[in-house]
Amino acid sequence: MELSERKKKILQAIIDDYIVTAEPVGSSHILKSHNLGISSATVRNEMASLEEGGYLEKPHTSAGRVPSYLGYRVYVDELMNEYRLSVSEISQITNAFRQRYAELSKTIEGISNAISGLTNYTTLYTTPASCGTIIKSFKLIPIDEKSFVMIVVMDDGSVKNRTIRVKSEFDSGVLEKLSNYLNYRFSNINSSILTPETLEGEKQLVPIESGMLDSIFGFLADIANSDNSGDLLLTGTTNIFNHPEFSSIDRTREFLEFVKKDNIGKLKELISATGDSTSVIIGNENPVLKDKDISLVVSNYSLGGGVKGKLAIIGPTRMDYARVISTLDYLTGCINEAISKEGEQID
Amino acid sequence: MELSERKKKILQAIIDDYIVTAEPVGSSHILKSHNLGISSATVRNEMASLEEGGYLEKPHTSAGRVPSYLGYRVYVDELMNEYRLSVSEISQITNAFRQRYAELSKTIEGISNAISGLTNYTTLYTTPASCGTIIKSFKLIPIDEKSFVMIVVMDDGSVKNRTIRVKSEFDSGVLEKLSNYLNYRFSNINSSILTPETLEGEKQLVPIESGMLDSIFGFLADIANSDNSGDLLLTGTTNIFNHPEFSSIDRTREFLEFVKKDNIGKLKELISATGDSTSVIIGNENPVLKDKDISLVVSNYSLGGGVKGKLAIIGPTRMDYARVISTLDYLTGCINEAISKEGEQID
DNA sequence: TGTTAGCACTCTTTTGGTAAGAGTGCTAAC
DNA sequence: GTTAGCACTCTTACCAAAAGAGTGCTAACA
Repeated sequence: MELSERKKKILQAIIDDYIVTAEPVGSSHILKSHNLGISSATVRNEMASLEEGGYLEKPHTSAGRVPSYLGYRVYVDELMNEYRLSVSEISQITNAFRQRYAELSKTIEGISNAISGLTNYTTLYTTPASCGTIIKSFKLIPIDEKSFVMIVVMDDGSVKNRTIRVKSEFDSGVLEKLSNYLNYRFSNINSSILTPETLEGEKQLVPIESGMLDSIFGFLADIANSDNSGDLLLTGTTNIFNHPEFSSIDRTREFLEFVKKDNIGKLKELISATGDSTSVIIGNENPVLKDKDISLVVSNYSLGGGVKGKLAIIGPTRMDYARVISTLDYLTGCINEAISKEGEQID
Repeated sequence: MELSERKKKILQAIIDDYIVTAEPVGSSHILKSHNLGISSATVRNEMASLEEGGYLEKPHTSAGRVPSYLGYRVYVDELMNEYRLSVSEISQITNAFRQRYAELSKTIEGISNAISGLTNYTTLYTTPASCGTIIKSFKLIPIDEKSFVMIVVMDDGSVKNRTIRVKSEFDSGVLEKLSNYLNYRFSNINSSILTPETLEGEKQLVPIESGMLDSIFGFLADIANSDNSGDLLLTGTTNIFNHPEFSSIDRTREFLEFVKKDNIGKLKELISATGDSTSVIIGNENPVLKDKDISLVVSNYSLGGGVKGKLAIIGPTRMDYARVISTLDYLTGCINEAISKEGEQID
């Protein structure tokens, strides 16, 4: 069904209103807020037609219309007006970005937090995943007679460490030997090739007698394993209380439980699978969100030095898409601009 | 007001019932569930007296009685029966504890998670705070021409690191010199003495010319600063949906917002201030919880090697104190026992 | 032929009023 | 001191009526 210009205008008007009021929109209501130059009867006819086309829905006979998922899709793809960020919004984004913390993860959390506050929705972000990075070097540092710290520095500057405690005392000479061996054997290789099989075979060949080998190789295996699995974290979960669709305790519970534990894996997959440009997933469009009345807007962030991740907004399908998209895009722009300034210290 | 034995029995019966049903308890109701050998009229008289003494409250004239904070206090201190954990509960605790993860923080999170599941309340835990630990050694490892990783190993085996990027290229000789200098000057000292003043003075005296000094000393300052401030983390927040006092969206919102961000600092203080034995904070007893109808049960955990922290349950004042306390105490016992087994590998 | 005024009809929400239920507190008797 | 009995209070559940919002259809109109 090809939509006439008038139908598009009406659809847009309905969704614009619905996003603000969260109430089904009636024919006469539209005329008050939009100057369409037609009567309510005409609007009613068009609405009936739009409903037939699957763009609108009726909660019940005597209620106004509500957008369907298809309606939102058309709205997002071609109807909505671009949202222009206010000066205050722009300055908040800029501030969030300027305020770099000592730890990378804190920086991203800070940005995510700002986005939550700004949009009034919940923000999801992946921590930077070091998918198959290269091991740079090893250090084994004694703590006391029976324990030491094993430190692995990756090519991208990330550091992994574990305290290893063993049953009997060791002397530091062994640590030195082991350290040298690890550096000789495993440095400058991609961690992803450290499969359990490779490691098992390698362990047999170590020319150093020691009870620590199991722990050391266990850690190596974990590194290979944990790689490419950045976490998916949340900020602003309590923002959902601000939206009328979550005024029922059951809906809220469903949302909060959805966004925790069990489904976080599915959500992460969904978010990771999106492309390089900002993308919008509306309600039932994806089985993961089926019947949840939830939409996602996913964008990409990059903090330079190969640090990349996803930043997503999750909220009711009745989301202020224009504003959310503008906010995310502005943020992305900000970051890229800052990074391209060669020489700026990023950390 | 000194409570007679009969009053104590009645108070206990009321609270026992109320903890299960969450409904105001009436005089005849008590007689059904507890064999007190007196009539409902007598119970009513005693209840009126208990109310006068401040142990009970009435939601309205024709409702049953509900415990006051004072009532709960007496209940927790002298009335409640000890809860005996079921075999299934014991095995769940044991399992949670056995399943050690690679990272310390994951282990604690796992235990906290198990406790949330077991008790059906929200669990708070502090990550181990390394209050004024001693610096063991430094490593500076180059990443590329313009960046390196600075690693600081602490006496207790914890590792802190930061990637430092500088404006102009450096050669690895400088790093080596700096590394030696740091080890010579700062190893085996308590990080808490690294005040901004000390560091500023020290920076002037470094015999090595380098643009990296600011970043390096900045990191040192952060280490001294960030010390003794373990985070306060949560598991099982959505458990509150299982309790009838949170069936209203407003109460739930209040709880979830309380337990997030703004108040987390206050909560941390409150929890940290408790003593070495398991302690119970009931409703208004503490200004932080004022009018929130929330109670806390706080216990201490220790994972050996100086790793200590708090593990707390937060929930409605109508909490199953006996069960919560037993669960936490059993867990603590478990841990201590495991640790005292010399030679067991803990990590 | 597309547009519009008018109106009957439907469905939800609000309101108010009554009945049922639970529990107290008092009184008088034991 | 304890208890049976009963009047009284307050909440909750239920139902019916009224109000309100919006549609869909019909007939008239440009």
